[in-house]
Amino acid sequence: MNIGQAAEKAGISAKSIRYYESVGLIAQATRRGNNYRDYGDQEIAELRFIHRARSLGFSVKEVGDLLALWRDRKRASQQVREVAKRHIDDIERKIAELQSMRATLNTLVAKCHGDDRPDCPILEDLASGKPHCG
Amino acid sequence: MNIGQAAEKAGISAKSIRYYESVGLIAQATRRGNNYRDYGDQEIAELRFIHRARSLGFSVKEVGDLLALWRDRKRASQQVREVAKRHIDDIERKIAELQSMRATLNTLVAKCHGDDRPDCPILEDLASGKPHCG
DNA sequence: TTGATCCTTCCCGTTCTGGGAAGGTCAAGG
DNA sequence: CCTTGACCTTCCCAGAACGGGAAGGATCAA
Repeated sequence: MNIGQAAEKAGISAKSIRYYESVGLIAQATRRGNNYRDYGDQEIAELRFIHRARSLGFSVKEVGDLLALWRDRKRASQQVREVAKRHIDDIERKIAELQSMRATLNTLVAKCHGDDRPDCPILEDLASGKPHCG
Repeated sequence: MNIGQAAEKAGISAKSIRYYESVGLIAQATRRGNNYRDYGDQEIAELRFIHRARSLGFSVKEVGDLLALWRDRKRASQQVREVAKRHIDDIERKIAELQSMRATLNTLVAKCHGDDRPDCPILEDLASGKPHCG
């Protein structure tokens, strides 16, 4: 199967597949006589795995770890769980940061009358140079 | 005032100040005889503004827009408010996406017993190739 | 044959810095 | 006066994860 078909089946772009190959996330694809990459069911399954893991926010590096665990029939599920839990922690930190920004911004937007006059509490706040989080 | 002092006062690195200058976010700093950049109160105020805006998640481009409005004594506060509201929308989209990821991951982690046995619902889910959001 | 649609490699651009090299400056101390 | 250390300058590389697009080869349908 050509890379284009594989990409469509896996839900990622051909560019990304080549990228994943180049950084060693997946093995070098076998080539056919015309030098085209060739993908079979196993490769498609890996690409789908990657697609799903990426869509859950795992970095390419983390996906590599998960793939290694997936390939290892003797892994301990604890290891997988740890990777996932660390990722959840990352996500929660990001959420908290974004929520904090949102709260501040909502407050500022609420204070700004938003008409054609120039005075603006939002700009005043920014100009005050308050540190946001430290 | 040297760039190092300015950086400390504004809460950003000297590297970043040079970068902001290079991309036109701030004007080229005046130079002293030794070719060192020189910063005064006005420049410090701008740098602080930038620091604060960046810490609220505005992109460098958006900070440029906000700086332009700040410098324009005849701006309409409505414009500032629009920039801020668009940014809040961005943030909310990101929060929603992260929350969705977190929910899925929490479900999976809860299903995984996390011991030394190899069977793992997390890997099974990833391998199933479910699309996450479309 | 021709055109359209694949595929290949290659390099550049994105965003926002951080790291570090090579070299100029300056202030203090021996 | 000389050295040492802490500044400053420019410049280039790195990262994360691709997308765009060029130049050229392969395949396929009419």
